[in-house]
Amino acid sequence: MARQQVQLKAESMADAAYRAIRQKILDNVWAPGYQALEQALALELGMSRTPVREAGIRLANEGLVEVVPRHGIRVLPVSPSDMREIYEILSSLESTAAELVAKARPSAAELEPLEKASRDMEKALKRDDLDAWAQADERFHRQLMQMCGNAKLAAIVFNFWDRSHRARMLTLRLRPRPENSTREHLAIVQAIRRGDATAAGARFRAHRERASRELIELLQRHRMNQV
Amino acid sequence: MARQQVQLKAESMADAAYRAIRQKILDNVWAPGYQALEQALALELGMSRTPVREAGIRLANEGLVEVVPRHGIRVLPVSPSDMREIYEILSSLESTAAELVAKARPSAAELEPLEKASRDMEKALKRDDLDAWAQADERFHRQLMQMCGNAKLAAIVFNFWDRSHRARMLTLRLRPRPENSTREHLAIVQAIRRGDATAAGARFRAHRERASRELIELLQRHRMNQV
DNA sequence: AGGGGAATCAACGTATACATTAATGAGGAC
DNA sequence: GTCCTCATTAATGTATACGTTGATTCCCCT
Repeated sequence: MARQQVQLKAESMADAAYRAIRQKILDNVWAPGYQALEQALALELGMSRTPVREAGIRLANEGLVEVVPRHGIRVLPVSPSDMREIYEILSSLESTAAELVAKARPSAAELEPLEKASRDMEKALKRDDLDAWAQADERFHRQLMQMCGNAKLAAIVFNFWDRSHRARMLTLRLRPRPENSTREHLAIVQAIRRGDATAAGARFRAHRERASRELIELLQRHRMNQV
Repeated sequence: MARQQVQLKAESMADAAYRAIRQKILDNVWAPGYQALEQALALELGMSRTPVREAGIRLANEGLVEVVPRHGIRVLPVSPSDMREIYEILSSLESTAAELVAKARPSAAELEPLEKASRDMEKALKRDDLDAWAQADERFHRQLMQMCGNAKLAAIVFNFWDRSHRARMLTLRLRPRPENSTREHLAIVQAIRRGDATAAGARFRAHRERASRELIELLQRHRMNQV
């Protein structure tokens, strides 16, 4: 068997710019609405305008920024209405993914990562460690997407997670303890284990719809109209 | 009230390149697997490499091409497995859109375009005019997406239509007369008119799943492994 | 003749140059 | 003081230049 070549070619400056800018947005270092000129970014990143422009085009396609002709690259804010749209998409696609996973009848070994993530959520909740909880939650969802056998679907879901990342992080400590979420995950895993695709899909959909309602309500209650 | 300014600024060369290349791909002028060097494209389009590169980045993000470092921009082929993934996504999102439309309880006037498109499909089918049928079919689906109140969801769907456009056109004349499709559309409209979101979603899903099965089977039967 | 390696070439990634044009501000008329 | 016009400036969109590097070719050795 041929050994896998790991050819990790040095990433291009354009990729570096893309990653750097994306990270600043996700980490909320650049607040929504923040604008930066191409030249300024180039200077800051130690490169010319060309790769910065290319990164901007990619980020604009992914819906994280907007390129405003004379005002540079602008971090797009996310409104409650955007959140509604995003969660409609996530409900739809993630519940489909859950159905696909259930239909594939995964083995106990294949299900283990999902169960471990669920257990970690419970443990984190007992310790009142919300960051660990959020991490385990993300691991659960990511794992499920990777198991669904549809890479294009997973890519869309990851993109919309990115777009809604800031809002989730901001509301993490404003919402009640996520006991429901944790319970719902267990129910989803059970449905998948039974191979009950309909139930798995329905439960996932309910899970995301509840999360969406709570999140949007929180944003509005706290007057966070542009996150 | 201030008059709406319609500032139709001349499109940039990058936009022109984007549109030109996209059109060639959708029209199958450039077959799947076709490659073109940036320089050659620039020459052909009468511009420099810069806007061509930017168009390439956008098209790559949209999944229509791949940028292979020393071999230029390559038109991505679509395999039967890709088609399965694409139709899983379309089934999921379009059925969600149908549910959203049904929940919004559109008026008779708002439903009219959908019904007209359905009638046009029937008429075209009677005339055995498959091109007109496909056009009306697309109009139906596009109309529904525009009515769903979720622009981001619609954008994803449009993108995946693009990706699967060639395969649909190629199989248009290989499949049996699309009587089922036409009937299914009418059933969807009826469910929407009743405000029965569950039925509208279920029927749409069935509609897409049948179309997907037929299409993939056709591709495989005709050995079209790379469309 | 076949294979290995060096020389050549060409496409790309990035930097830089330049023309265009929107934004800013000064200055004058009322 | 306010509004309008025009000059100035600066950021962009595009073109061009250039160094790097993967691919190809040719040649020599066996």
